[in-house]
Amino acid sequence: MNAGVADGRRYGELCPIALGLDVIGHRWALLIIRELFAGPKRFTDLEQGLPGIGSSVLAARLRQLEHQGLLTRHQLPRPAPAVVYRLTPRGAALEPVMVDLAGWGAIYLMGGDKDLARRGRWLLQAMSAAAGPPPDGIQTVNFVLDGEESHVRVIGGRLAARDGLGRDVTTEVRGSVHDLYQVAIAPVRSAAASGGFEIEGEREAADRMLDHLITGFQQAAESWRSKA
Amino acid sequence: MNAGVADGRRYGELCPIALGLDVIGHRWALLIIRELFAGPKRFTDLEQGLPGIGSSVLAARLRQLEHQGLLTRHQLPRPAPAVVYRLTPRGAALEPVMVDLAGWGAIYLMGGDKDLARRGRWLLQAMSAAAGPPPDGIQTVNFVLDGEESHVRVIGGRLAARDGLGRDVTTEVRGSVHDLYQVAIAPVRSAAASGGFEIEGEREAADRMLDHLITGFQQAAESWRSKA
DNA sequence: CGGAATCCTCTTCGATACTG
DNA sequence: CAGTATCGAAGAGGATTCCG
Repeated sequence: MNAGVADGRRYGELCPIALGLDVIGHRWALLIIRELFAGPKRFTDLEQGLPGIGSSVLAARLRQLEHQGLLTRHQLPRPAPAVVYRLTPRGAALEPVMVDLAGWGAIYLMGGDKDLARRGRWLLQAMSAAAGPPPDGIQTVNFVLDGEESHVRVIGGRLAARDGLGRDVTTEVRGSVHDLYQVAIAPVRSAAASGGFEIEGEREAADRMLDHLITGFQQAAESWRSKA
Repeated sequence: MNAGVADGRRYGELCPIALGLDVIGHRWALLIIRELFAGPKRFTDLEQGLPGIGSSVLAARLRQLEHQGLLTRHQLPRPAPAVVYRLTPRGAALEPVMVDLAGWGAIYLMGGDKDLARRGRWLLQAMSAAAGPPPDGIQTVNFVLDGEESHVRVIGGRLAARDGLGRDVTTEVRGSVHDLYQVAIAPVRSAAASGGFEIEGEREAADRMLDHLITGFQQAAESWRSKA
């Protein structure tokens, strides 16, 4: 919280980049933030979304990030004896950094090894970040990918992917994580409806959403290819 | 260079943020990039600009970043038996990430401990990043801060700070690093000419540049304060 | 002198086991 | 469920040495 106070190793430079990295430059820190961008989470949810993290490292990072004011611990009130972690505005202010980093790192999605962990929501986050402002009237769509639930909605004029199903959402896309990666990464633009996606509810709303996500991602990919 | 191939520890996730961090998430990596944004540098220049880095870590990072296509080694041709490191387009494509991170981390400049290392160019980079597009007709200005030479010029419609004096630049600002930090960080907007800066050449050009840098930085600081 | 490799110590990480 | 305890392995910091 206090300026310049960071746990762990610091760079010791009066430079905004170095000072920022003192806070979010430690291993796993930014990925914890990524998880919390999808909504508040419990300790075990985070472990689940960060394959390979050790519980002690996760606990240490959460303590540190809380201490620095990027997230808060909430004791859930009644029936559930649970603690949830939630981003503060200061943590949420990392959004542009995350979006740019996702854009920069997206070219590594192509050719990614076969044995990398995959989550549907990671890809939905990436596609939402890559896609520009959505057309007016686009509606929230639920996704169930390999049984994992998420939804994509408009927040602040841009698309954002969140965990869990949105309430009062009447459109749902079901399919496999693998297929979504295929559709997104494939150099050839596949028709939105082409994949093995099963759509429930308003097919037109689902198509609009899928089309915007895929088109935006593909166009971004195109521009990376030409620049790199 | 190849997708997903990173030296050292990897996250093993098919997510653009995790894959990006596999490349630039290691300690010192982003600060090496920051140094190279100011122009090509030799090994010892980098050591000088990264106080506390070990020579073996620096050598390892340079090897890794070269291998991944973010920078290149150049054998300088004739008289100097020197090697310079230079960003590739892929490395330079990190600019938006750096700018956003500098913006996010800038609030930690206020209240920074007294014993942090300071460099005039770090602050000039930060101010250039914070300041919006400069007015038409702004001219490149040289800075000599505590004997350290840099210059600020327009690149791609925005200000950018580089190491060394610009050639054919007729305006020079001289002063101390400490004073520039004071002027930038002070909550009260000090008049550009107020500090102990000595201006040589076209005073008006220097004032325009200082005014734009300081005003831009202060306005950015204001918006951080209100948001956080 | 620039550009490292080597050696040593210390910290951090990853994995597993354990506990309120 | 939400962490803490522990321990071997990997990475980082610092100094010294080496080589062209």
